[in-house]
Amino acid sequence: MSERIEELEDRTRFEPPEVEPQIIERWLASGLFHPEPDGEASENYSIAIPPPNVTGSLHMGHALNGSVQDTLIRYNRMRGLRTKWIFGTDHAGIATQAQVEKALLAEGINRHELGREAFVERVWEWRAHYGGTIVEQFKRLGASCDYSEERFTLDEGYARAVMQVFVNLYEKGWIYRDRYIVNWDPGSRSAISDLEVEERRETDTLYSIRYDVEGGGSVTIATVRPETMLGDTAVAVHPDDERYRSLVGREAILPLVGRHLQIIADDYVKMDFGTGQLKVTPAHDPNDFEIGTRHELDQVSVIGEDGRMTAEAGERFAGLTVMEAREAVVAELEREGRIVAREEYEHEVPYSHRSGQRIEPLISLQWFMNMDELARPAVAAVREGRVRILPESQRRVYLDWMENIRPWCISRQLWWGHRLPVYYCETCGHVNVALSAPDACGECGGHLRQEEDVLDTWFSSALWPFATLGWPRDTPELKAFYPTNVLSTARDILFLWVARMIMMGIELTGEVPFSDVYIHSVIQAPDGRRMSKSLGTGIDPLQEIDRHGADAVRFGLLAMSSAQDVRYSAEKIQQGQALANKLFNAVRFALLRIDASLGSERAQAIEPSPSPSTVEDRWILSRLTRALADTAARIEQYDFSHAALGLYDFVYGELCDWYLEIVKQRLPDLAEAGSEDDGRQELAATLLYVLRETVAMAHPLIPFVTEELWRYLDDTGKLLVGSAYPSARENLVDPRAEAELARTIEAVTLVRGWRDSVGARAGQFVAARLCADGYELTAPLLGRLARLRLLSEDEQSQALDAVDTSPANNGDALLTHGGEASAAPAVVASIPIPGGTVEVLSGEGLDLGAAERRREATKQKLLAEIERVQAKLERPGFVEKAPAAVVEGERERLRRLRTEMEVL
RNA sequence: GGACGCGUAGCUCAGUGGGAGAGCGCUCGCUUCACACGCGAGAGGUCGCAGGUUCGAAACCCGCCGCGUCCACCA
Repeated sequence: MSERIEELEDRTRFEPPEVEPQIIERWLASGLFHPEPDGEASENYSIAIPPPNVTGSLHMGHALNGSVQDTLIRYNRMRGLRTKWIFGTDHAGIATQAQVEKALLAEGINRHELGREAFVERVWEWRAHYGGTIVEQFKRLGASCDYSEERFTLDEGYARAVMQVFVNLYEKGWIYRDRYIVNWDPGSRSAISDLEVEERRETDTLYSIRYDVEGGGSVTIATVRPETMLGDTAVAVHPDDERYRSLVGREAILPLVGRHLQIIADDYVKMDFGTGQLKVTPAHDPNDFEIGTRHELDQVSVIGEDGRMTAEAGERFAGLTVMEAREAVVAELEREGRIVAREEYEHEVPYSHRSGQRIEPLISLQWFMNMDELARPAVAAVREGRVRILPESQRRVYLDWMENIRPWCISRQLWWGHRLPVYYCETCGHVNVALSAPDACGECGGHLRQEEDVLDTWFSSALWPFATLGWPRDTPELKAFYPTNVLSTARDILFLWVARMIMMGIELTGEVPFSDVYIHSVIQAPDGRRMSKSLGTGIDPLQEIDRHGADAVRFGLLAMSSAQDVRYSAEKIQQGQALANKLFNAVRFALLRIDASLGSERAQAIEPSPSPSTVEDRWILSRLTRALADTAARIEQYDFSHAALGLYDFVYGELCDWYLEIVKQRLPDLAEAGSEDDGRQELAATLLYVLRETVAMAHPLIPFVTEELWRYLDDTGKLLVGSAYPSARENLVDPRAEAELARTIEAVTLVRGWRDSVGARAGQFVAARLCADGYELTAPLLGRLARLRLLSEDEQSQALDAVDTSPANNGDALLTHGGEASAAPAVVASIPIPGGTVEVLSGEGLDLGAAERRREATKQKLLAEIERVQAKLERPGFVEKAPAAVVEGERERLRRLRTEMEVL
């Protein structure tokens, strides 16, 4: 026995921790993850990874998306395409800055003491220290990214691309600066975009407050935020509201402040809500801001960027937090008797997705990007199918959002990020926008000061598929790998990222950045809640890899994923682990046997016959061929759960449970029978062929165990990751062999069931006679697998002659007491199988009474079934209207059921 | 308020017009010479409810109930 195969003797289990690190090393050393840029993108295959946060760590979302992408990448690489998985990390402005700030705070330093330059320096150090973590974690998953060209959204080249885009779009007039009401996040002390705001349902108190009207009378307004009244600059009613027509044009007096407020008419006001009178606070409510713009109202900012009341709120309130101010304002209004009512009120409250703090809408000078012109071609691309969004339902979501797109606030009051290439002249105030810092103002030659703000992280992410390949330079990488083939992600960043990549890709490169968008499940905690660190519901994929192996985690995640959100299923991971171990043992078993019998090297040299002499060999080749076709089709259709589960079914349900069980009997015999060399070679050749194809087919899904097995299955020393993906050979499909084995499998199962019910011991061979058609080729298999000692042909024909086949005896119960046929053994039981029966000839040690009870149950089931099929066939219209094939099928079924019934 | 999705075995989920399935769990039996992370056999389901279309509905249509997600400027 060869030494290499001998190693397998003691490895009765697949142990991921022992092999995964070495395999990763071999893959990385092979250079196969890095394709030389060559050819056109249309003939190559590429995916740009959603760049993980540079200081982040691998979570379930990464693990699933990594498994999805790696499956596609490995599949296409094995198909022989030049394949690149573009890899890198995102600087993740707010998230990273917050992390570093927190660490500094622990040292007792805040960033302002440090200053901008030193702070940014610290973030780079932080990145150098923690930036490698997630990269190593992707490797552990087996992700075959091109690590040799890792990109970072703040790298020099990348930054040039970002600046270029800003300047281009500024010159087009789409990027502009404006004082506008924004979502202010007091947590990160920055404006954030609409998409980074999440609404939470909360119950607050809705206060009704009476404002006096100049010259007599009053209005009553309702608010959940009494503190903002300090910034009121008008009261509004609906223009059609008869009740208040006379109020319009008069003035109300703002309590506590004394400011005179115009009473205006505006369509926005709902007549049927509350009193139909609305306080207008342009500086702290997006709707009121719009009203204010329409009516040219003053904007009084009473809440500052620090989340505290400003001086404009008045001496009594300045410096208080918003919540403190609310209490104080209510108390004062109460004292003045102006609170008319308070009631519980449930509504949506905006929170920052980033910091978790309540959003404070306020007016701020920010940079915006008008999206109208960018959106139009991006809508068309999806409408026309140049970008496919899968599943289909997400297409509508995309289109709805894109068709109602609003300007994007792109400036952030942070230090970590791409600083805007905007230079204000300190002399004339002219705004200079340029790729690199000009020496002096273009207008007056005055001294320049660069904008403090940085760009929203997603601005740079939007350029990811092409900026990573060298854009705006015309590089071979860009030519070879852009546009990419598919973008895989979860739903949550469809607008935040995917939509913006499509817009920017079309605008800047003239091409869509990818042709498919695959939106995968969000994995929820087992209890259905969101997986999150703060809830404590997160499950660490690395721990799962440690416990079960990377293959198990990949398989499990793919198997549980679908078009909708799914709960994390530990069982599916377990199933993956079982599969890896099963496959490992199947190969181990076969190789040890083959090697012992004729040496695996020799066996490998044998070309498998496309039409082997045994029916089980023809059967497994046929089933394998179907599995190959199904698996490839499912991967190409992004149907990963069925690809994974289908693989499992083939390996367990066909390869191991049946084929190996059948041929395991043949292997030791062959080892001894030197004269039957042909049969031995043929079996070894088929077995090896099937195992090699199966292992190769499974590689994209479970790369580690398959790569490990390839060492033993392939003598060339070539890595499986760089080998060819097996293709389905149609000439191996053999429907007759499939039918024969299907029948035999059913028969074996039925006999086993019978054996179980009569308490036959596992190893006990029961004497029997096969009285059924369709087992000409498989009778010996049936005997071995069902542990029947079948009479030889001679004995059988003798016995058949001897059996009384008269109708009187046929319909009788199971016990056919011999007597009339003394030459043949008595039949003690009949087991119905497809095409006939197995006649049991010895009841020794069997509890035939138990079998009788079982038979009764089966009979009842059969009767019910027969009745149903009969009713169906007799139903008016069925025979006339149903397709002929269906009718015939039902008739055939009825015949079969009746035959079975007769046997019983 | 709008949109989308889901409700199938104890649990997690497949199944989209013609015999209710898988994994796990449960019961029974097996150290059957690859695997006890194994093997064999079983039990378990008014397919959320109510109508409709159809010869035929878990599947298609309508309504209701329950759950979830996304979008949205009613104080």
